[in-house]
Amino acid sequence: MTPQRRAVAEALDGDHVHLTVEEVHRRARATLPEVSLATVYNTLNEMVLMGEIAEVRHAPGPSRYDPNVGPVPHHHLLCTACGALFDVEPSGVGSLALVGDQRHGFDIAGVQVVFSGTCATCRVA
Amino acid sequence: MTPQRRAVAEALDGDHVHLTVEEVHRRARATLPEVSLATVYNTLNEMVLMGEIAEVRHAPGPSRYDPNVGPVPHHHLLCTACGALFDVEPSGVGSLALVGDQRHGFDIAGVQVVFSGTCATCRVA
DNA sequence: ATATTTGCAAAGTGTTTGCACGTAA
DNA sequence: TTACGTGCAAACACTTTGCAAATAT
Repeated sequence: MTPQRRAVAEALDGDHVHLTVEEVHRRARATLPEVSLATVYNTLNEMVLMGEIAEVRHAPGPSRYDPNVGPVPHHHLLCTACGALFDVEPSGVGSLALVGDQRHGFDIAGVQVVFSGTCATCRVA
Repeated sequence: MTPQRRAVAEALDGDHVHLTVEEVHRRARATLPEVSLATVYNTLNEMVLMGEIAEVRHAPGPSRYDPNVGPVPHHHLLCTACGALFDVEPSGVGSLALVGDQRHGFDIAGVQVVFSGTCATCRVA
């Protein structure tokens, strides 16, 4: 555990956070000014592999990183106008089991639901 | 309507197809050898804006294009090992309405479910 | 004739990597 | 000391764009 990794981990603190690499970099530099962008990329990739965070790629543009990876997976609500991303509690979504030939022979590990639409701010504008 | 656009549209023919730009380009060239990659990108972007096809970005790597955009939206099943993408009929998935504060003030236009796991081929390997 | 589309190449964005240096164990 | 992490810059992958020539209407 190096100071750089600690700074990256701290930058991802909080719930309902979906930061881009650049945003993580900026926050990490607030703690440790000389963290490089490459180290942020490397560290985020390792954290994804370790299952500590999730990489989110619903829209064009850079990946976002979501530290909310508890045993109860949540879903997302994406504004297609401004790219804003909100969390949706799984309780709001019905059962999602996949049965029979719909499984296509897969060993299913997870499911992600993405609602899309226009957020209140963009609807007014 | 130009020959180039016709070649791109033909390349996207078929159900359960999720082609990358390169794949569309290759297929389009089988019909019209001098279609440029830039024209394929331009045409695909226009078709997405017109709602004729959907852009699919579930995994790292290039976008995929899905011509199956009828009134009944379908969902996807992604192999995280090899990237293979299958269609899932919406009948296999329960109700997905989002109510109350879960809506975060959105005007919801659509919902996409992505199941992920390991396909039969990758599980054996 | 006019506006649009094409193709090329260059530029733009997002991400990874090679390598010399530095640091943790 | 020995392997691993860091930072830089260069390379890479994917996509968009400026512009002149060609084409559709």
